[in-house]
Amino acid sequence: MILSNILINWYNQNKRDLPWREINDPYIIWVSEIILQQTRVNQGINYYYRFIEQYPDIKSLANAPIDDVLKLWQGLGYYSRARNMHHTAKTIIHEYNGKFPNHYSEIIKLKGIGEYTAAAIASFCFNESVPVIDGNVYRFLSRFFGIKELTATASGKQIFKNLAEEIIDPTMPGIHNQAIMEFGALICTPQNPNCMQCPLNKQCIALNNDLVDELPLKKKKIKITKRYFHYIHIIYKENVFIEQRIKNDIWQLLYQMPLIETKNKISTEEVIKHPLWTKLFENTNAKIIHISNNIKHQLSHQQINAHFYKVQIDKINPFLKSDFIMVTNSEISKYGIPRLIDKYLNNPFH
DNA sequence: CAACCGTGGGA
DNA sequence: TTCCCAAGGTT
Repeated sequence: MILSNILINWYNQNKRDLPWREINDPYIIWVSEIILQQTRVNQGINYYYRFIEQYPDIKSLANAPIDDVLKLWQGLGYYSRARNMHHTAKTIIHEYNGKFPNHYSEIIKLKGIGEYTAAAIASFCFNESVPVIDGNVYRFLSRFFGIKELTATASGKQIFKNLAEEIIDPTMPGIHNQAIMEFGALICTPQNPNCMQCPLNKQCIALNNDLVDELPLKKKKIKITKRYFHYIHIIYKENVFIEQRIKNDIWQLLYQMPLIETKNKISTEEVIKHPLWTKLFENTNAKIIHISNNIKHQLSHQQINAHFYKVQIDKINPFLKSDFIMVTNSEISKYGIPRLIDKYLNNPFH
Protein backbone atom coordinates (compact mmCIF):
# COMPACT_ATOMS: atom_id res chain seq x y z
CA MET A 1 0.00 0.00 0.00
CA ILE A 2 1.07 3.59 -0.58
CA LEU A 3 2.52 5.41 2.42
CA SER A 4 -0.21 8.05 2.44
CA ASN A 5 -2.93 5.39 2.45
CA ILE A 6 -1.36 3.68 5.45
CA LEU A 7 -1.24 6.95 7.35
CA ILE A 8 -4.82 7.83 6.42
CA ASN A 9 -6.12 4.38 7.37
CA TRP A 10 -4.36 4.62 10.69
CA TYR A 11 -5.75 8.14 11.15
CA ASN A 12 -9.33 7.11 10.45
CA GLN A 13 -9.11 4.47 13.15
CA ASN A 14 -7.05 6.30 15.77
CA LYS A 15 -7.57 10.06 15.51
CA ARG A 16 -8.48 12.02 18.61
CA ASP A 17 -11.91 13.57 18.73
CA LEU A 18 -11.08 17.29 18.66
CA PRO A 19 -13.52 20.18 18.27
CA TRP A 20 -11.90 21.59 15.12
CA ARG A 21 -11.98 18.29 13.26
CA GLU A 22 -14.37 17.93 10.32
CA ILE A 23 -14.63 21.72 10.13
CA ASN A 24 -13.64 23.61 7.00
CA ASP A 25 -14.41 27.17 8.11
CA PRO A 26 -11.03 28.87 7.63
CA TYR A 27 -11.63 31.19 10.59
CA ILE A 28 -12.10 28.25 12.95
CA ILE A 29 -9.11 26.40 11.55
CA TRP A 30 -7.02 29.55 11.72
CA VAL A 31 -7.85 30.08 15.40
CA SER A 32 -7.13 26.47 16.29
CA GLU A 33 -3.85 26.41 14.38
CA ILE A 34 -2.54 29.59 15.97
CA ILE A 35 -3.46 28.38 19.45
CA LEU A 36 -1.74 25.05 18.82
CA GLN A 37 1.54 26.60 17.67
CA GLN A 38 4.19 25.30 20.09
CA THR A 39 1.35 24.34 22.39
CA ARG A 40 -0.09 20.99 23.41
CA VAL A 41 -3.75 20.23 22.81
CA ASN A 42 -4.47 19.88 26.53
CA GLN A 43 -2.94 23.26 27.22
CA GLY A 44 -4.76 25.11 24.46
CA ILE A 45 -8.16 23.49 24.12
CA ASN A 46 -9.95 25.57 26.75
CA TYR A 47 -8.50 28.73 25.24
CA TYR A 48 -9.92 27.55 21.91
CA TYR A 49 -13.44 27.14 23.35
CA ARG A 50 -13.34 30.56 25.01
CA PHE A 51 -11.89 32.25 21.94
CA ILE A 52 -14.53 30.87 19.58
CA GLU A 53 -17.28 31.78 22.02
CA GLN A 54 -16.08 35.34 22.53
CA TYR A 55 -15.06 35.88 18.90
CA PRO A 56 -17.21 33.58 16.75
CA ASP A 57 -16.15 35.19 13.47
CA ILE A 58 -13.53 37.43 11.90
CA LYS A 59 -15.60 40.57 12.32
CA SER A 60 -16.05 40.18 16.06
CA LEU A 61 -12.31 39.67 16.46
CA ALA A 62 -11.45 42.64 14.25
CA ASN A 63 -13.77 44.90 16.23
CA ALA A 64 -12.46 43.85 19.64
CA PRO A 65 -10.02 45.99 21.65
CA ILE A 66 -6.55 44.43 21.62
CA ASP A 67 -6.55 44.52 25.43
CA ASP A 68 -9.55 42.17 25.48
CA VAL A 69 -7.89 39.76 23.07
CA LEU A 70 -4.75 39.70 25.17
CA LYS A 71 -6.77 39.19 28.34
CA LEU A 72 -8.32 36.13 26.75
CA TRP A 73 -4.86 34.94 25.70
CA GLN A 74 -3.45 35.48 29.21
CA GLY A 75 -1.48 32.46 30.39
CA LEU A 76 -1.13 30.85 26.98
CA GLY A 77 2.19 32.49 26.14
CA TYR A 78 3.72 33.72 22.89
CA TYR A 79 1.50 36.77 22.97
CA SER A 80 2.56 37.92 19.51
CA ARG A 81 0.16 35.24 18.29
CA ALA A 82 -2.76 37.18 19.75
CA ARG A 83 -1.45 40.53 18.54
CA ASN A 84 -0.92 39.19 15.03
CA MET A 85 -4.34 37.52 14.91
CA HIS A 86 -6.01 40.77 15.85
CA HIS A 87 -3.99 42.59 13.20
CA THR A 88 -4.83 40.00 10.54
CA ALA A 89 -8.54 40.00 11.40
CA LYS A 90 -8.58 43.71 10.60
CA THR A 91 -6.61 43.11 7.41
CA ILE A 92 -9.15 40.55 6.23
CA ILE A 93 -12.06 42.86 6.99
CA HIS A 94 -10.50 45.87 5.27
CA GLU A 95 -8.45 44.38 2.44
CA TYR A 96 -10.17 41.07 1.69
CA ASN A 97 -13.75 42.25 2.00
CA GLY A 98 -14.18 40.20 5.16
CA LYS A 99 -13.57 36.94 3.34
CA PHE A 100 -10.70 34.66 4.31
CA PRO A 101 -8.37 34.19 1.32
CA ASN A 102 -8.67 30.69 -0.12
CA HIS A 103 -5.26 30.03 -1.67
CA TYR A 104 -1.94 29.24 -0.01
CA SER A 105 -0.21 32.05 -1.92
CA GLU A 106 -2.60 34.61 -0.46
CA ILE A 107 -3.00 33.10 3.00
CA ILE A 108 0.73 33.16 3.66
CA LYS A 109 0.83 36.92 3.17
CA LEU A 110 -1.15 37.40 6.37
CA LYS A 111 0.71 38.42 9.50
CA GLY A 112 1.29 35.61 11.96
CA ILE A 113 0.69 32.96 9.31
CA GLY A 114 3.82 31.19 8.08
CA GLU A 115 4.38 28.22 5.81
CA TYR A 116 2.95 25.66 8.20
CA THR A 117 -0.26 27.48 9.11
CA ALA A 118 -0.90 28.60 5.52
CA ALA A 119 -0.58 25.01 4.33
CA ALA A 120 -2.85 23.78 7.10
CA ILE A 121 -5.63 26.25 6.25
CA ALA A 122 -5.25 25.82 2.49
CA SER A 123 -5.35 22.01 2.66
CA PHE A 124 -7.90 21.51 5.47
CA CYS A 125 -10.38 24.12 4.25
CA PHE A 126 -9.82 24.37 0.49
CA ASN A 127 -8.28 20.99 -0.31
CA GLU A 128 -5.23 22.61 -1.85
CA SER A 129 -2.39 20.13 -2.23
CA VAL A 130 0.32 21.76 -0.13
CA PRO A 131 2.16 19.75 2.54
CA VAL A 132 2.15 20.79 6.18
CA ILE A 133 5.59 20.50 7.73
CA ASP A 134 5.53 20.95 11.48
CA GLY A 135 7.50 19.36 14.29
CA ASN A 136 5.52 16.13 13.99
CA VAL A 137 6.17 15.84 10.26
CA TYR A 138 9.89 16.61 10.61
CA ARG A 139 10.16 13.93 13.26
CA PHE A 140 8.27 11.29 11.30
CA LEU A 141 10.05 11.97 8.01
CA SER A 142 13.51 12.07 9.54
CA ARG A 143 12.96 8.73 11.27
CA PHE A 144 11.06 6.89 8.57
CA PHE A 145 13.43 7.94 5.80
CA GLY A 146 16.51 8.14 8.01
CA ILE A 147 17.25 11.78 7.22
CA LYS A 148 20.23 13.08 9.17
CA GLU A 149 19.68 16.73 8.37
CA LEU A 150 18.97 19.65 10.66
CA THR A 151 15.42 20.92 10.29
CA ALA A 152 16.56 24.45 11.04
CA THR A 153 18.87 25.03 8.08
CA ALA A 154 17.64 26.10 4.66
CA SER A 155 19.11 23.07 2.90
CA GLY A 156 17.64 20.71 5.48
CA LYS A 157 14.24 22.33 5.20
CA GLN A 158 14.27 21.87 1.43
CA ILE A 159 14.99 18.15 1.77
CA PHE A 160 12.06 17.64 4.11
CA LYS A 161 9.82 19.79 1.93
CA ASN A 162 10.67 17.70 -1.14
CA LEU A 163 9.88 14.51 0.76
CA ALA A 164 6.62 15.90 2.11
CA GLU A 165 5.57 16.89 -1.41
CA GLU A 166 6.43 13.44 -2.73
CA ILE A 167 4.31 11.54 -0.24
CA ILE A 168 1.24 13.79 -0.12
CA ASP A 169 -1.91 12.36 -1.68
CA PRO A 170 -3.04 15.15 -4.04
CA THR A 171 -6.58 13.77 -4.13
CA MET A 172 -7.03 14.23 -0.38
CA PRO A 173 -4.33 16.59 0.91
CA GLY A 174 -6.35 17.78 3.90
CA ILE A 175 -6.83 14.31 5.35
CA HIS A 176 -3.28 13.33 4.49
CA ASN A 177 -1.88 16.35 6.31
CA GLN A 178 -3.96 15.80 9.41
CA ALA A 179 -3.08 12.10 9.36
CA ILE A 180 0.68 12.59 9.21
CA MET A 181 0.61 15.13 12.05
CA GLU A 182 -1.64 13.00 14.24
CA PHE A 183 0.64 10.06 13.55
CA GLY A 184 3.63 12.04 14.74
CA ALA A 185 1.73 13.21 17.81
CA LEU A 186 0.47 9.78 18.89
CA ILE A 187 2.82 7.13 17.45
CA CYS A 188 6.09 8.71 16.35
CA THR A 189 6.45 10.75 19.54
CA PRO A 190 9.63 12.58 20.60
CA GLN A 191 10.34 10.28 23.54
CA ASN A 192 9.51 6.60 23.70
CA PRO A 193 7.75 6.37 20.34
CA ASN A 194 5.23 3.56 20.03
CA CYS A 195 7.20 1.53 17.51
CA MET A 196 5.53 -1.73 18.54
CA GLN A 197 2.13 -0.48 17.41
CA CYS A 198 3.51 1.39 14.42
CA PRO A 199 2.07 0.15 11.11
CA LEU A 200 5.28 1.30 9.41
CA ASN A 201 7.85 -0.28 11.72
CA LYS A 202 9.03 -2.77 9.06
CA GLN A 203 10.07 0.01 6.68
CA CYS A 204 11.27 2.57 9.25
CA ILE A 205 14.95 3.25 8.62
CA ALA A 206 15.54 4.76 12.07
CA LEU A 207 14.01 1.79 13.86
CA ASN A 208 15.89 -0.74 11.77
CA ASN A 209 19.19 1.05 12.33
CA ASP A 210 18.72 1.90 15.99
CA LEU A 211 18.53 5.62 15.24
CA VAL A 212 15.11 6.39 16.70
CA ASP A 213 16.59 8.25 19.66
CA GLU A 214 19.06 10.15 17.45
CA LEU A 215 16.49 11.51 15.00
CA PRO A 216 15.45 14.10 14.21
CA LEU A 217 18.77 15.91 14.46
CA LYS A 218 18.36 18.91 16.73
CA LYS A 219 20.45 22.00 17.13
CA LYS A 220 22.19 22.89 20.33
CA LYS A 221 20.08 24.44 23.03
CA ILE A 222 20.03 28.19 23.41
CA LYS A 223 21.63 30.08 26.25
CA ILE A 224 19.26 31.15 29.00
CA THR A 225 19.78 34.71 30.20
CA LYS A 226 18.94 35.64 33.77
CA ARG A 227 16.97 38.75 34.65
CA TYR A 228 16.15 40.19 38.05
CA PHE A 229 12.73 41.79 38.52
CA HIS A 230 11.58 43.77 41.54
CA TYR A 231 7.87 44.42 41.29
CA ILE A 232 6.41 47.14 43.47
CA HIS A 233 2.93 46.18 44.60
CA ILE A 234 1.61 49.51 45.81
CA ILE A 235 -1.52 49.45 47.96
CA TYR A 236 -3.51 52.66 48.21
CA LYS A 237 -6.80 52.04 49.99
CA GLU A 238 -8.50 49.47 47.72
CA ASN A 239 -6.31 50.27 44.73
CA VAL A 240 -3.12 49.13 43.09
CA PHE A 241 -1.00 50.72 40.35
CA ILE A 242 -0.20 49.15 37.01
CA GLU A 243 1.36 50.05 33.67
CA GLN A 244 1.44 48.53 30.21
CA ARG A 245 4.58 46.89 28.83
CA ILE A 246 5.16 48.73 25.59
CA LYS A 247 8.80 48.00 24.85
CA ASN A 248 9.88 45.39 22.35
CA ASP A 249 10.42 42.75 25.00
CA ILE A 250 8.68 39.82 26.64
CA TRP A 251 4.99 40.21 27.50
CA GLN A 252 4.49 43.13 25.11
CA LEU A 253 1.18 44.95 25.75
CA LEU A 254 0.46 43.02 28.93
CA TYR A 255 0.15 44.93 32.21
CA GLN A 256 2.31 44.84 35.31
CA MET A 257 3.03 46.61 38.54
CA PRO A 258 5.85 49.20 38.64
CA LEU A 259 9.08 47.36 37.95
CA ILE A 260 12.71 47.85 38.86
CA GLU A 261 14.81 45.55 36.70
CA THR A 262 18.47 44.94 37.32
CA LYS A 263 21.04 42.98 35.40
CA ASN A 264 22.42 41.39 38.55
CA LYS A 265 21.03 40.24 41.85
CA ILE A 266 20.68 43.13 44.28
CA SER A 267 19.76 43.51 47.93
CA THR A 268 16.61 45.03 49.40
CA GLU A 269 18.65 48.05 50.47
CA GLU A 270 19.70 48.67 46.87
CA VAL A 271 16.12 48.36 45.63
CA ILE A 272 14.98 50.96 48.15
CA LYS A 273 17.76 53.31 47.02
CA HIS A 274 16.79 52.94 43.35
CA PRO A 275 15.70 56.22 41.67
CA LEU A 276 12.35 54.72 40.63
CA TRP A 277 11.59 53.66 44.18
CA THR A 278 12.34 57.21 45.35
CA LYS A 279 10.06 58.75 42.74
CA LEU A 280 7.24 56.29 43.41
CA PHE A 281 7.13 56.95 47.14
CA GLU A 282 8.01 60.62 47.49
CA ASN A 283 5.45 62.24 49.83
CA THR A 284 3.35 59.10 50.16
CA ASN A 285 4.13 57.98 53.71
CA ALA A 286 5.09 54.56 52.37
CA LYS A 287 5.34 51.48 54.56
CA ILE A 288 6.73 48.16 53.35
CA ILE A 289 4.25 45.47 54.37
CA HIS A 290 5.88 42.43 52.90
CA ILE A 291 8.72 41.32 50.65
CA SER A 292 8.25 38.03 48.85
CA ASN A 293 10.79 35.30 48.49
CA ASN A 294 12.56 34.97 45.17
CA ILE A 295 10.12 33.56 42.64
CA LYS A 296 11.71 31.87 39.63
CA HIS A 297 9.80 32.07 36.38
CA GLN A 298 11.26 30.06 33.51
CA LEU A 299 10.69 31.23 29.96
CA SER A 300 11.90 29.44 26.85
CA HIS A 301 14.96 31.68 26.65
CA GLN A 302 15.11 33.62 29.92
CA GLN A 303 14.97 32.95 33.62
CA ILE A 304 13.17 35.64 35.57
CA ASN A 305 14.02 35.98 39.23
CA ALA A 306 11.30 38.10 40.80
CA HIS A 307 10.64 39.67 44.17
CA PHE A 308 7.40 41.41 45.00
CA TYR A 309 7.53 44.38 47.36
CA LYS A 310 4.16 45.09 48.93
CA VAL A 311 4.06 48.71 50.01
CA GLN A 312 1.16 50.61 51.55
CA ILE A 313 0.79 54.35 50.98
CA ASP A 314 -1.48 57.05 52.45
CA LYS A 315 -1.14 59.62 49.69
CA ILE A 316 -0.62 59.66 45.93
CA ASN A 317 2.09 61.79 44.35
CA PRO A 318 2.01 63.35 40.86
CA PHE A 319 4.41 60.80 39.38
CA LEU A 320 2.21 57.87 40.40
CA LYS A 321 -0.81 59.67 39.04
CA SER A 322 0.70 60.50 35.66
CA ASP A 323 2.78 57.42 34.86
CA PHE A 324 0.61 54.60 36.19
CA ILE A 325 -2.98 53.41 36.07
CA MET A 326 -4.79 53.21 39.39
CA VAL A 327 -7.20 50.28 39.48
CA THR A 328 -9.18 48.63 42.23
CA ASN A 329 -8.30 45.12 43.29
CA SER A 330 -11.27 43.80 41.33
CA GLU A 331 -10.61 45.89 38.22
CA ILE A 332 -7.16 44.41 37.78
CA SER A 333 -8.74 41.16 36.64
CA LYS A 334 -9.81 42.94 33.46
CA TYR A 335 -6.20 43.44 32.40
CA GLY A 336 -4.02 40.88 30.71
CA ILE A 337 -1.06 40.15 32.98
CA PRO A 338 1.89 37.76 32.77
CA ARG A 339 1.50 34.38 34.43
CA LEU A 340 4.19 35.34 36.93
CA ILE A 341 2.13 38.23 38.30
CA ASP A 342 -1.10 36.28 38.10
CA LYS A 343 0.41 33.58 40.29
CA TYR A 344 1.66 36.15 42.78
CA LEU A 345 -1.71 37.89 43.06
CA ASN A 346 -3.56 34.63 43.50
CA ASN A 347 -1.22 33.06 46.00
CA PRO A 348 -1.40 34.44 49.55
CA PHE A 349 1.73 32.45 50.45
CA HIS A 350 4.80 33.90 48.83
C1' DC B 1 19.61 33.34 9.96
C1' DA B 2 20.21 33.04 14.73
C1' DA B 3 17.88 35.06 18.31
C1' DC B 4 13.73 36.16 20.19
C1' DC B 5 9.10 35.17 21.94
C1' DG B 6 5.62 31.66 27.15
C1' DT B 7 3.88 28.16 29.50
C1' DG B 8 3.10 23.75 31.70
C1' DG B 9 3.77 18.85 31.82
C1' DG B 10 6.50 14.79 31.86
C1' DA B 11 10.78 12.14 32.41
C1' DT C 1 15.92 19.86 40.24
C1' DT C 2 16.71 20.15 35.71
C1' DC C 3 15.93 19.39 31.15
C1' DC C 4 13.19 18.79 27.09
C1' DC C 5 9.88 20.40 24.31
C1' DA C 6 4.55 21.05 21.96
C1' DA C 7 0.11 21.54 15.43
C1' DG C 8 5.87 28.22 14.53
C1' DG C 9 6.52 33.03 13.12
C1' DT C 10 9.05 37.34 12.93
C1' DT C 11 13.06 40.04 12.68
